[in-house]
Amino acid sequence: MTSQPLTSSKYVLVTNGRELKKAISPLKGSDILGIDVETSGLDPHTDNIRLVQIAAPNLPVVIIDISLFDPKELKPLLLLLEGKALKVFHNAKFDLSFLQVSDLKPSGPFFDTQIASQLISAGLKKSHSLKAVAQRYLGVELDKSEQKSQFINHQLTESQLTYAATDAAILLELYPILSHKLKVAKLTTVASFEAAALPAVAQMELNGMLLDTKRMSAILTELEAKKQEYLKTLQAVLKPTVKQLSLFPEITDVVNLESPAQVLSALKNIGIALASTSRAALIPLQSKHPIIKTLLEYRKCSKLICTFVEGLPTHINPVTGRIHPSYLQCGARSGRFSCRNPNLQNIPRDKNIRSCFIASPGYAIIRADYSQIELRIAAFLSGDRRMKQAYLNGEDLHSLTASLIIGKPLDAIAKEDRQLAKPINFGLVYGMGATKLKIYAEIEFGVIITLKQARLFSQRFFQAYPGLKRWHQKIKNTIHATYKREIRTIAGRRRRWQTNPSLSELYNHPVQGSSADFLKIALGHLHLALTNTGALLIGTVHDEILLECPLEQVERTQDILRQCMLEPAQIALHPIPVEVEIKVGNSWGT
DNA sequence: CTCTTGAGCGCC
DNA sequence: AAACGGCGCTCAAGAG
Repeated sequence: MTSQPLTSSKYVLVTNGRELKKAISPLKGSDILGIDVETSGLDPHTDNIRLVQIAAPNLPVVIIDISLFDPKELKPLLLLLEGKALKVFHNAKFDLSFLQVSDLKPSGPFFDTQIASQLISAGLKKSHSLKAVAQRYLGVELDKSEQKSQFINHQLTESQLTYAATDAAILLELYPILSHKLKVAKLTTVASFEAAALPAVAQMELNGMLLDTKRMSAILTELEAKKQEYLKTLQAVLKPTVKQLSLFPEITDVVNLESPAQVLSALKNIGIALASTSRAALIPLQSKHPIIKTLLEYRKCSKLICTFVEGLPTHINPVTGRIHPSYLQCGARSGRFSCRNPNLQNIPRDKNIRSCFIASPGYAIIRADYSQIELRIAAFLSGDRRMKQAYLNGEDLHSLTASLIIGKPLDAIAKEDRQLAKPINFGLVYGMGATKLKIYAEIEFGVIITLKQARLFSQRFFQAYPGLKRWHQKIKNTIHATYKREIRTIAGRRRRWQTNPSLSELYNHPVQGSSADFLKIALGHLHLALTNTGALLIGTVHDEILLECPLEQVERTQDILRQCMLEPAQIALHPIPVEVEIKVGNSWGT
């Protein structure tokens, strides 16, 4: 397809209340609107909206320069945004956040052309910028040269206004094509719960999380001391290989512990030859060589300090005093959220760190997570009768697996037996091999087994759950159908591959992706259900939702949260029961 | 000088 | 024969 420049969109520029009324009036009859905003930057708390552009079929785009308005005068715009029309955005989260900060909160239904595009080509490496999407689906070449131009403090140019108008107008052209593509790809259901989750995601970012900086600095002092101690011990033993002449021998004569290459050669110098200095390689040696243990401790300390204790406070917003990360709704190929700037989905479980995420005075943190949701999904998808029955009987699956692979009766299963079963359950469902199982069990669960045992347990695991084995086999049988490089979640979310997928990717997506689906449906429902509770959605971590809730509303809000999470999963997994565990405290750590 | 890549590691 | 998946951040080291 050859690209063609889009004919410049017609527009009306609105600069006062009288013009606004006149311009908005014909838009009220439309059941679909394309909406875009131009801002002075990317942060809704520190930057401002300059323009709101609204496109409706067969009408010139209305461009409202809201910097010129008294907030009260914007009432007609607010009413339009609160109307029943379908609102089409590209990256709606961005526009919704800015609009809300300007007291212009749009109501659904929404359609997001970016998410639509992401759903259609989930798994493939493609850009989903408006420019790329317009090129891909309309063959239109958008001129984005004005995207980074200043939209503040001066008379806007004709070129800027045309750019602004075109971005809104193009949404109305994309909508029918993308919604048709979604329909053909059987992704309409997924797209609609993604859209319903949009305002929740925008709200979650706007709300952000509160950090106890005093406590953070206390932790920092402690950790720094520990790190220095480890550093001294390590530098006394580890010496660099290359001796170079330097004016600063005290600097060049020490090993940089942050450099894997230097650490590797320094270890070699003291007779510890390794292929890598990864934790997997080091852990088996730590009892024999105390210095390895120190190195591991040092690394833990260093990571904690750099990424979290020092890193997190740098993200505190100057206006709100809170941390507002970006949640990318379709950031992961599985359909999971990803999160960045900062990533709040990999905060250490360490209580000291999590307790630094606190509730504001008068509020509590409510955290709810699905219990063993992925194993329940695996039980459902595989139809394995024993797994299913175990969940129906309210049995503990880790204990059951332990009992089945070591041949002890269920009531004789000890804590250590159950611990052994965890890596087996989590790993083998996704097709982990015996070699990796052995390493994984030790590193993640502190369980030491031989390779022989790993093989044996793997064998017994699939004997114990023959349905799971059949499910794997079924997926295996389809892998040779190279024309069908895709797989779906229970709700129908599709993941595609441009080359042949690995088996484990195929095993993984339906499980991980279905869990993401449940969470997103829950978020959409929750957003509506929390109205009038005063509770704020402040975070989500794959199978977990975090709220900050007025103390007097905690009881009620807990029930709402639990119900919103339970419902979608229960419906999809029926008859396998679903459990949601809820904890309330004054921080994330309780 | 900036950009990219890989190792390593935090989470689910 | 062997194979768990999904992320983002920090640092070092190499590339341009």
